[in-house]
Amino acid sequence: MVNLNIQIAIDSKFYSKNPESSDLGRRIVKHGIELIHQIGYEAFTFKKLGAIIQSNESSIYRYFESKHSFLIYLINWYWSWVEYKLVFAISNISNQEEKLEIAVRLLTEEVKEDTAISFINEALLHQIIISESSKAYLTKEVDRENEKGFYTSYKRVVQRVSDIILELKPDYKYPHMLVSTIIEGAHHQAYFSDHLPGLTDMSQEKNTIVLFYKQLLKAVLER
Amino acid sequence: MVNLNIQIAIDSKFYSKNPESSDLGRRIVKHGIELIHQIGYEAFTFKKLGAIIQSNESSIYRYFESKHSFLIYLINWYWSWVEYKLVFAISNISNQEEKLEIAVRLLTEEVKEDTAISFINEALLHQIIISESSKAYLTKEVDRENEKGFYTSYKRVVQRVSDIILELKPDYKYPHMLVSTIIEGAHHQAYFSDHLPGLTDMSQEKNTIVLFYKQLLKAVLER
DNA sequence: CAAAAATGATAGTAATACTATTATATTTAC
DNA sequence: GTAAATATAATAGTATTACTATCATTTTTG
Repeated sequence: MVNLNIQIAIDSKFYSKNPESSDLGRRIVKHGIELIHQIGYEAFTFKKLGAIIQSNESSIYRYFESKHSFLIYLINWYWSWVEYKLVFAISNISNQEEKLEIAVRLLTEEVKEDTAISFINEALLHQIIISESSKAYLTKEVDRENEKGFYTSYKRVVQRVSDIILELKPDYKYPHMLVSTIIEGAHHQAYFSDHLPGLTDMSQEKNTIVLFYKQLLKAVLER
Repeated sequence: MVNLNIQIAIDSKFYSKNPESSDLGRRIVKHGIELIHQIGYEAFTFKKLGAIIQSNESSIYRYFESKHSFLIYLINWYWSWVEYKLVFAISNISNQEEKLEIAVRLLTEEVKEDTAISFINEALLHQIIISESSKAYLTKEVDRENEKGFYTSYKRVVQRVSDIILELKPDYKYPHMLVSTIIEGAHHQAYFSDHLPGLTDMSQEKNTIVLFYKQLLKAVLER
């Protein structure tokens, strides 16, 4: 993908002060991603991040009100970015089946490298989504946060792919279940293949996960 | 299911002192499950649990070395129990397809009530597995803990169902992926339907999740 | 160049996830 | 029945976390 000088627009409810508006803000996000990736969400603190970027804990709190909201910000950035990639990838394609295949590939494949859209390393962020994002919503605050729209960007992606499914099979009853099963499944399988290989099927071939879910989708929709 | 006076045997690596060996131990597990279910894993502490069971934090630490290992204990209890149910449910059934269907139902259906196997409320425990269990393995310690066998009971269930699949379709390449996709998927869908309905497909009919994954399995294996 | 805004430094807080030590019950062994 | 062993309870203490509050300093900008 080419550098289009595009910015992923993040709603102001996801930060106290827009991190894209200053050098410090961008460093917080950039190095925050690296640090979470490195030591994991539990061990991650604003104090440690402050030390790395040679800034102060208190300054970081001016951008994000908690480490939880920082995670939420990253998750929203990620899904907005995926949505952008998705819309871009299927525009001008008229065949619905082809659209679907592209969508599934996009949602299940590994993110190899930085696409240079911004100061964010998308490959690392993708890893964070896989191993940390469920910690954002598996809390007792889900309902309240869901009401505030904390998960809309994820839901929007699921909705878009569901819509393609419904164009192909207007009477299919479980498009959202199918799509979220594929997305969450692909993330799990990637994690399992790295850490709990007994729960997956390793193989020589590349892209096993993409192949598996493409096949699964086809099978389910063909009957 | 009848009360068979059966005990789920839990390996001693999952506790410092066997909670099944004393009244205090059983109260820790019983009320620990209730408390985690009520306030969530993050807010759960041994101190709070101690207050509820009118015991002391320090006493609880003699049974479990940390709140993380308590979770691991519960997860292992759960999967050992599921394995028991699974083996029981498919014994004496010769038809492999029927076996599979029973297995999928068992893995995807809601656990409605206490089956009275022991002092553990399985319905609550099932809810905990859905909303908290991934927090046990989504940590930087997975690899070390996996080596110690912390996740074998889960893997054993996946293996058993994979084996049934392979008897039906000996050349099928992704039995473990398929099974873990179904298990994790069913848990996610249950959680989504309670908290993030936009990611699933609500419906009037009962057992949507069971139906969906039965259908999915059939579709995938039939091609 | 003064005012405003952003950042940094420091201190403080309640809670967490423990560990360590000592005291008190309870069980068991003879 | 009592002493020894074991289990449990009580208390205190620790480093860290996830913040909040205040004030000082630097940077920006009008």
